[in-house]
Amino acid sequence: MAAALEEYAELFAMTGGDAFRVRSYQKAAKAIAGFPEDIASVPVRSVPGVGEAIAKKVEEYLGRGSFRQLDDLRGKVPEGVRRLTRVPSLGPKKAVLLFQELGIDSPEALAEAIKAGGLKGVKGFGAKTEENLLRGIEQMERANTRVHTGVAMGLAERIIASLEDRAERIAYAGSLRRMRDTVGDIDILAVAPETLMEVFKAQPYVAEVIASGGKKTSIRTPEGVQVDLRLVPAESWGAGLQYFTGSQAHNVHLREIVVKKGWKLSEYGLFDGERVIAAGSEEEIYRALGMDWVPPALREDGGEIQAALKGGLPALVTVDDLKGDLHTHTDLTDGIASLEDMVAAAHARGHSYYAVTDHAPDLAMHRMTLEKALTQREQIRQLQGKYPDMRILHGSELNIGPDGSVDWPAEILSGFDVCVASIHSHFGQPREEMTRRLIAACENPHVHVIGHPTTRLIGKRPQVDADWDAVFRAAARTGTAMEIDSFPDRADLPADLVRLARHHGVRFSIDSDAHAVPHLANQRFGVGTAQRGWLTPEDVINTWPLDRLLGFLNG
DNA sequence: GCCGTTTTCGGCCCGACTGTTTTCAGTCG
Repeated sequence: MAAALEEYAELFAMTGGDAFRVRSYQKAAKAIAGFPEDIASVPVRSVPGVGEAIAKKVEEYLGRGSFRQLDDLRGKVPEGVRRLTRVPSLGPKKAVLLFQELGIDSPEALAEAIKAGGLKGVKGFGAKTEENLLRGIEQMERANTRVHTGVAMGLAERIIASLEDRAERIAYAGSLRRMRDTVGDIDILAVAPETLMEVFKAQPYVAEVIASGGKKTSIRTPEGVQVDLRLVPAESWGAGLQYFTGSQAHNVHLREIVVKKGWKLSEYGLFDGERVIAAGSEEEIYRALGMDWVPPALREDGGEIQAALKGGLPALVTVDDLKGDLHTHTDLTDGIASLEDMVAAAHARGHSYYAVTDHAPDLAMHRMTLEKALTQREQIRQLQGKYPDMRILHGSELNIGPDGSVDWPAEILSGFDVCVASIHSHFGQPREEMTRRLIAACENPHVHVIGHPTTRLIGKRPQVDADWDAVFRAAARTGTAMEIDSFPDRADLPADLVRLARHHGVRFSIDSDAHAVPHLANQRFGVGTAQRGWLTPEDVINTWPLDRLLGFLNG
């Protein structure tokens, strides 16, 4: 439904529709996408941003998979013309102009027309524009440039390191600060003289300068990632950080509140006419608006503004709240570090418990046997003496077979302290089978945690198809935790499903799924996903003290 | 098309950069 409204908004804009109505459709699409319940099962008018007219469209859509007005506009605007607006620097106005004047109906046709010199004489299209459009089309044809947080974070930290000597302050903002699981570009904010722009453009990670002025420079790295560097005056640091952290939807909503007060909010500050109300820190700005400071991970206009106005924001789980890790590997199966090294590294992180969960026999290439598992258990018992302040739990990562069964029989499973059960094959099962499979795993009394529940690999493998409402109901009923696998290319559960699961009363485990010592640090990414799903420490079993965790595992 | 501790009608976020224009529209975030 959200995709259909999004498409309608775009087509409506292209056919000259009123810009404010376009925004209404976009807002409704976003609100529906982020709504924690199935919109088919609640009065759709209860979704904020959905009024009478959109509710009607929703109703028709739920009945037959489309609505009349959408069908009409699809008939008017060829699919390829819609794709034209995906070309960077080409928006709805120019796309429609090209279609009407020259019959250009796809990015491919546009490239041909430019090469044949065919844009001459169309108003607003000069030589420079033609060049930019051609480059944009080539860019579009290359692999998608969204990268997952692991890649983006590494790049951002490298960029900051290359500039921080010459900047009074510098930090990353944007979707990376909001801990999105993928980012389309990296936003760096700095307080520095304008000469920093020249330093920036001369860096080895700059493949192309897209735009450059005194306050903003955009570049592209050799990997195709866009990086924006913005300068703000020192006194506007907080306003700049707030502004460039976004999201756009959050900022738009915030400014509607600002405008009603007769004030103005920009990257330079919160103003009453010429008078500065707040600018130095984000906290001052939110406080001046009568709100609690909103953690970046919540800034998606998904109800956080209303909550912040009422002082009702959740106290989000943080990295410091984590007391352990319940899903890790050693070189007994597919890890690369020894049991001793992994445990020592976990202890150095300050954990008060740590589970070793090597694979079970079903994943034949890892050659696990009962004998090996029992030997490992004995090794752990001996190692425990070295770490009196950290409980080492002996666990297993079981494989969930196509029928929902797991690899070891009950009498062996009961010997483990913790069992994580995950899907590793048969990803393409039909929805009903996949749903039954996951529910069967939840109902297994020896299974404590469902590992990387959707099995997605960002950019490589899609989520499995399941009725998640049904799965989460089963998980809540059986007291089975859903994992948030912290590997940055997994981020699994994804944040939207985390929020849905929480709505059903599910508990979570934020695990590293480490296969090597450095992977233990990935939990920070999992915490980001948890925060985006509005989780508090109460929701996350590995923030609980050892006694309470053991009660959960034995319960 | 939506919404209301200023409004049920009249508003709806703000600024930087580019390219093309002679003062600004389009695009982007």
